Amino acid sequence: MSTQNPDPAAPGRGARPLRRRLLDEAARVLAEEGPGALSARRLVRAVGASTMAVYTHFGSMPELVREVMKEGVERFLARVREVPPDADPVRELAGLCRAYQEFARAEPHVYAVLFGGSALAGFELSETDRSMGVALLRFPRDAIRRCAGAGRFHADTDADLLVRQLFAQMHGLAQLTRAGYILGRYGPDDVLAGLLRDLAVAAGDNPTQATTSVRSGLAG
Amino acid sequence: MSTQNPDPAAPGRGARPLRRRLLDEAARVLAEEGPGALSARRLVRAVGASTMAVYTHFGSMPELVREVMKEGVERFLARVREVPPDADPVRELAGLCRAYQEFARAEPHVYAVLFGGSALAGFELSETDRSMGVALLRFPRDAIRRCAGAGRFHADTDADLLVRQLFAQMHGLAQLTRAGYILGRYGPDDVLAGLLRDLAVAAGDNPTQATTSVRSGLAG
DNA sequence: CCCCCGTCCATAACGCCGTTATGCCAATAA
DNA sequence: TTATTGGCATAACGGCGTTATGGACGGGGG
Repeated sequence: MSTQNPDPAAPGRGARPLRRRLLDEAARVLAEEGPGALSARRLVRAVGASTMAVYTHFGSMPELVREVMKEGVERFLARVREVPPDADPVRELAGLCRAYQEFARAEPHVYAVLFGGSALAGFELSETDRSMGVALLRFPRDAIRRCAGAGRFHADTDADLLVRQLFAQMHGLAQLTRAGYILGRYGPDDVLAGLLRDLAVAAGDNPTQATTSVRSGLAG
Repeated sequence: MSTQNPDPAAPGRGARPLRRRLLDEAARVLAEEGPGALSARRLVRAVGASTMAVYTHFGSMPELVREVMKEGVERFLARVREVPPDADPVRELAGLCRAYQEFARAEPHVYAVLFGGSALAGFELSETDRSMGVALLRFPRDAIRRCAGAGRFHADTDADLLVRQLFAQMHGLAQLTRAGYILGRYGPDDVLAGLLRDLAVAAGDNPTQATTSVRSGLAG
C-alpha cells in the first residue's frame, strides 16, 4: 500500500521533491511566524502547488505536522547527544539541562507542541510520540546514576523519581520563560542554576561543590 | 431562518443578559470540550443570537476569551486563598502547592491558556494578564519567608528566587501531567511530594521533618 | 405628542481555513 | 499499442472570525 517512491532521483538538478519542500516550508513558517501562520493553503501557495499536494503526500494537515515534529525531535536528540561526557557527573547533568533549555529557546513552537500541549492545526500527540519524548530522559537519568555512583548523591538516590522531578523543572522553566513569567530580579538562568543546585544538594551533594559544578556545567 | 424566539428556556423576567449567557456558554464549552470547540458561531447558536452579539458585547473573540480567563483567575485565587494558615509553614507551603495542582487539574484548559502559552481563538496574554498571574506568587513567597523565620529554612533563604523555582516546578508538573508524560512507576503525586521535599531539604529543612510536613500538607 | 437618536442585534457578505470528489495527464506495465 | 496507476489542478462544501448595513425599539427633548 505504501508507495514510497524509491526513485526520487528522476528530477535532475537541485529540484527537491514537493514533499520535502512542503516540510521545509512548514518548518520555516512555524519557526518564523508561529503556529497561527501555518496553514495548508499557505504552504501550497509558497511551493506553487494546489491543496491536493498536502493530501497526496501526507493525508491531512495533522499528519504533515507530525512529520515536522518528528524532525524536531531528532534535532532535540542530536543536541542532547552532543553534550560531552564529563568526569564530574553533576557538571554533565547541568550540561544536559543547558542543552534542554537551549533547544526550548531555539525552537519554541516545536517545543511547545512536543511538550506544552499546544494544539497545532489539529495535531495531537500520539502514544508513540510521547514515548519518543520520554526516551530523552535516558540521558539525565544515567547522569544521575553516575552522580550516585561517584558518591556525589546519596547511594540510595532514586534516579527514576529524580529524573521526573528534573523533567518537571526543565519543562516548567522553559514554558514560563517563553510565556514571559520569569521577570524581575531573577532571570531564567538564575532560576535554572538555583533549581539544579538545590536538586543536587537535596540529593546529598556538598553545597559548595554543587554550586561549582552546576555553574561550570551551565557555562559549558 | 433564525427563530424569532431566541431562547425557549429563558424565564421571561429576570433572564440572564445575553452577555452573561455567552460567557457562561464559553466557559462550559471550554471546560467540557476544550479550546478546539470554542467558536463565536457556536456560542451564538447556543444562546440563539447572531454573530453580532459577540461583537456588540466583546468587540472580538479574543476579548471574550479574556473575560473568560479573568473569571478563571478569580477561581484560581479563591482556591489559593482558602488554604488555611498553619503553624507549620512547610506544611502550609505544601497546601498551597496542592491547591495549585488541583486547579490545574480541575480546569486544564483555562490553566493552559493562563500559563501554558496555549493560544485560544487568537487570544494572547497581555502584560496585565501576566501580572495577575504573578500576584499568585505572593502566597507561596510569604510561606517561604515564614519557613525561614521559623528556622526551618536557612535564615538567608532568598524567597524571591525560591518562589520562582517553585513556580517552574509546579507549572512543569501540571503541564507534563496533563500531556501524559508522567507515567510509569511514579505518578504526579509522587513527583510533587519529591519536588517539595527536596526544595525544603535544599533550603535547610531537616529531611525527616520535611517529609512529614510535605506529606501532611499534600494530604490536607 | 412626536421625533430623534443611540443601543442592540439580525442579515448577509468577505476572505480565510481543512478537506474532498472529480478528472486530466504523464509515465509505466502489459 | 493500450491499460493502469500515481500525482496533482480545479472547484466545491461547510466552518471560521469579522464587518457593513439596516431594522427594531426605547428614552429624552422639542
